[in-house]
Amino acid sequence: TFASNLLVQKYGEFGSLQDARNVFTAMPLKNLFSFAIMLSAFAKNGHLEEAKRVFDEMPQRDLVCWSSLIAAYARQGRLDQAKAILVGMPEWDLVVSTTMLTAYAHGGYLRDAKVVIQAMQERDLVSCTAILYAHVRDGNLNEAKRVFDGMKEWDLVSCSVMVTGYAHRGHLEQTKNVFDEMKVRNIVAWNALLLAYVESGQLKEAKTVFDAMPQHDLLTWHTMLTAYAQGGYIAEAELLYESTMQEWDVISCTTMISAYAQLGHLERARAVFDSMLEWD
RNA sequence: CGGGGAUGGUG
Repeated sequence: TFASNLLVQKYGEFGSLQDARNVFTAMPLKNLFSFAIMLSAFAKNGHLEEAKRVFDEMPQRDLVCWSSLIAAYARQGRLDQAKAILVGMPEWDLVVSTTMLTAYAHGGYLRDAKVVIQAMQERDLVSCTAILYAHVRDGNLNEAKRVFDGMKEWDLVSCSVMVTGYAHRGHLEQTKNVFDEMKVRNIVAWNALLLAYVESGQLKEAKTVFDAMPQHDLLTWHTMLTAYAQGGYIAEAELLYESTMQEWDVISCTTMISAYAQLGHLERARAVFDSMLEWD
């Protein structure tokens, strides 16, 4: 049972749900974990009906199973259904609250988010980060910073939430302050710093950050591209496109197309579009 | 051995 559970989990992580299900149904003895892992596999891959069916078939359910199901609905923005499940639960814990909080904050239901925050008894790093995130979504950076400063510990995710919150609003000084205080920095933090410069119109400084970054990803290019397009720097945009286009996705190409279109280069916009048709 | 937190275009 132990080994089969692991196998189901691995298939689930890989997205091979059919294989996961086959192993699961063939298991002669299933324990709580077996059901929970199968449930989680469907839930994480967005198969809500299947997840619900496993849930309904379970002989016993603990908090983790309820939470897993709620997270599945919440992630897809099915907040009503997530909430319906929530109120049917025998008891709540910090993880369920955090799941709902994030879902509300992400969907812009800030009033509901605040109700959850006030109902939370205990807090840990993850739930504090979710609270922080809720304030950022609310556009209330002062409150976000208050929460951030009041935290007992910080990690990459909490710092990233704070730094991207500032960057999105073009608060360059605050972005730099948080960024500078980070002990380790990942691509999310670097992208935020880059964005802050772009948002405050400092293209030259932005390029310096771009060159100083340890890595670039789709978002990095997207941010630079947007900056170039806004400033009318078509040659620079084109250079960026040509050097990195092999790794671009639909969003980057769409941005490139509208950049060309905006600046009146319709044939080149068309060329980018045509290159996309050869993808599959 | 299972559940919760972060960055881009259009909608």
